Amino acid sequence: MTEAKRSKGTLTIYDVARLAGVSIASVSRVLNGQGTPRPETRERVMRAVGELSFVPDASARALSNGLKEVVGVVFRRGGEATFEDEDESLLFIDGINRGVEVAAQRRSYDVLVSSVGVHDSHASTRIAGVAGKSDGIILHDRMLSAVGIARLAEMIPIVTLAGSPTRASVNVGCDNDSGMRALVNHLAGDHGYRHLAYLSGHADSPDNRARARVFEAAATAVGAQIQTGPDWQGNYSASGGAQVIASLLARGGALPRAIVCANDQTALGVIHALARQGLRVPDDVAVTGFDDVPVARHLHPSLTTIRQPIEQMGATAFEVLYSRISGQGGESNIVLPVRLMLRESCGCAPASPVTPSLGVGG
Amino acid sequence: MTEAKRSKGTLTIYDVARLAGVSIASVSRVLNGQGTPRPETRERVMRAVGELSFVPDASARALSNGLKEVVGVVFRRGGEATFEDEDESLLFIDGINRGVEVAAQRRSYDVLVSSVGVHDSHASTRIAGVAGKSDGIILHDRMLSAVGIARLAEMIPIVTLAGSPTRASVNVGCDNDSGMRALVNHLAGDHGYRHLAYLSGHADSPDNRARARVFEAAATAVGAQIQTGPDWQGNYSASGGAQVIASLLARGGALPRAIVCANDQTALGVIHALARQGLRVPDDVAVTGFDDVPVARHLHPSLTTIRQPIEQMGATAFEVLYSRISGQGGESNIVLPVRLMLRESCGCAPASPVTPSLGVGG
DNA sequence: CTGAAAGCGCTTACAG
DNA sequence: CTGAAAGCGCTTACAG
Repeated sequence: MTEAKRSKGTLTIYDVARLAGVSIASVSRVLNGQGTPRPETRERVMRAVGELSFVPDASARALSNGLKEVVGVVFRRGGEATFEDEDESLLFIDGINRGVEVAAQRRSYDVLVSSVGVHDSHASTRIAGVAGKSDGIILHDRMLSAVGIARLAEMIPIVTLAGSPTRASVNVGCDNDSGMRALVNHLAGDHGYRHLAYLSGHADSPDNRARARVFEAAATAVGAQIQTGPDWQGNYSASGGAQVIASLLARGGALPRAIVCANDQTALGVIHALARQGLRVPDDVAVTGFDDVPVARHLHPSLTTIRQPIEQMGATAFEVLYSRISGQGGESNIVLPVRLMLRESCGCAPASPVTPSLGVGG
Repeated sequence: MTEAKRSKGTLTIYDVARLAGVSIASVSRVLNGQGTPRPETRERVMRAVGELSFVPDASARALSNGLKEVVGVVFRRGGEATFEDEDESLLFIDGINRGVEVAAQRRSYDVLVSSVGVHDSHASTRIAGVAGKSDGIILHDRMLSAVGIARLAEMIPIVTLAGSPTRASVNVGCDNDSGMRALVNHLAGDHGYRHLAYLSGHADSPDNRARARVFEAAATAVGAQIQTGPDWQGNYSASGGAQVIASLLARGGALPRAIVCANDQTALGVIHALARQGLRVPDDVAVTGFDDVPVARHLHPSLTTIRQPIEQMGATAFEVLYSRISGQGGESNIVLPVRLMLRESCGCAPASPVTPSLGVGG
């Protein structure tokens, strides 16, 4: 802190070099652990860096060596209103993003997050903005069309989450097929439910399409009756799920014995809508989710659902992106395993109040 | 996509200029809306940009104009294990970060997030890394000592959250005093509880200190008996809260009539620990939280707590930082208002099942 | 309105 | 081991 050159302007490597009595090349080398600087040189540089509290400018580094050590993550926010009551709707996304971030740290990368409003038409503008600041980007579901992705992928490595791989981009998803099949078999086989409905998510979501397809196939295979189609079209949100139920009940439609929801959020809305009409879950209708977000176990009844390895998906997305950035190849479609979590909402017995496996927060 | 120069190397502004038949200065101007380019010039540039899918490099821009349009956010992760079952413990932080991000978007800034493991000794190294990539940084609670902050603040604008302002940094917090006072008055006054305990958070957290201080003062003022001290020392986590209760019960200590927890997480742990011993909340013991994280209303009993304007705190932190980055001054300690949320865990009557204000997710 | 040129703060061959 | 110098891809006075 002695004779710091900390005038108006920024402190640069020149200031450090001057204070240490060496060249900027030497400062750069000791800071980056390149070469084998003489102990005394290293010592003097480090002292100067300490005295000045010098922090090298990452933009200059990036420009010089072509690596920003930043990955961007872009996703959609629930609503257009800025601070509306979104509650848990972003739990899934937050979980993924945390996985990305933790994995990024290990490679000393940082994560630039950017959300886009659900009806924001400037999505591609924002994505481009993030792309300019990153070495590669991770796109959550429904951010860009396939051709949009293909175009962007020519400029920068891209990994999509719960999407579809393209020639140029990699996708990381979960095993929707096995999960849905296990769920339907449990509902129809173990509980003997003969009448099932699938309350869908966004029609254009690859995850939703896969779940819907397997639901139909598996239910049909075991001879269960199914309800699907426009009347059962939700949008991954709690209110979307609630609305489907409200409309159904309003027009006197018959409820199935079990409602398989496209995700946990939807199931949450369904349970509330049913409760409002005095219907009991699972006694009158069984309800299941998909994702296993943290609140799922706290609901009453606790939610039977398919657990996706949420943080691991984020971590995997980063690792795959990292290897693309590093010029390595690799798989173009990665499918992570899921697990059926049996709780109360499907009709299984409630867990005992002391459930060691859930730990204190459970 | 005609004669793109997209060889190995990066596509640069030179490629665009060549394709458009203008100088790089012109390209830069139309891209940034500077000056008044001739319509034809603008047109040709835009066409070239489109054909090439050109995305300008943000590092080069930043180096040139001294602005990265990035703010960093640094916080602590719950545990040292990478993917342990952290559940809702990060809800509060995620909420803040979302507020930061949404506010940043309005100024076309992006947010670089970086978490530090709870026992990670390299916190300052990570912070420095983020600092080099940002125009300013937002530090969550307990990231750096006061002197550490003061030092770093000489290099880069800093805003702390739930901390204390320093000469060089700004702090954004909530009105702990009013919130805690209202809570204690409700417990002692409205419910008539004469025996209260404060289960504290991290001893070195400014928020915790303020809450503890006001708890004592307010409870004493209304003539209630209080329990505090080492036996009631938690750490903001559910397991910390559960442990305090378990120890107390194990050594046969007497429970107070109401337990005021330092935050919602702690309350969650307390409620579980009590349930494990067959004690009922609020009949045997009332329990309250602080924060009002989204799950608070889903607990059974639903949690009486103090609502902090979580996203707004994040948004405010960004705005304050932004004005510092822009060279403007401003307050150095900003205190946001809180609100007492009366639910079941304090002994208030359960809300009717249909609660319009909570909406579908509620 | 437009172009040539300098400069932003680093890294990294290239000599010595 | 160390230093002088070029170069990374932009932006922005400065002339014209």
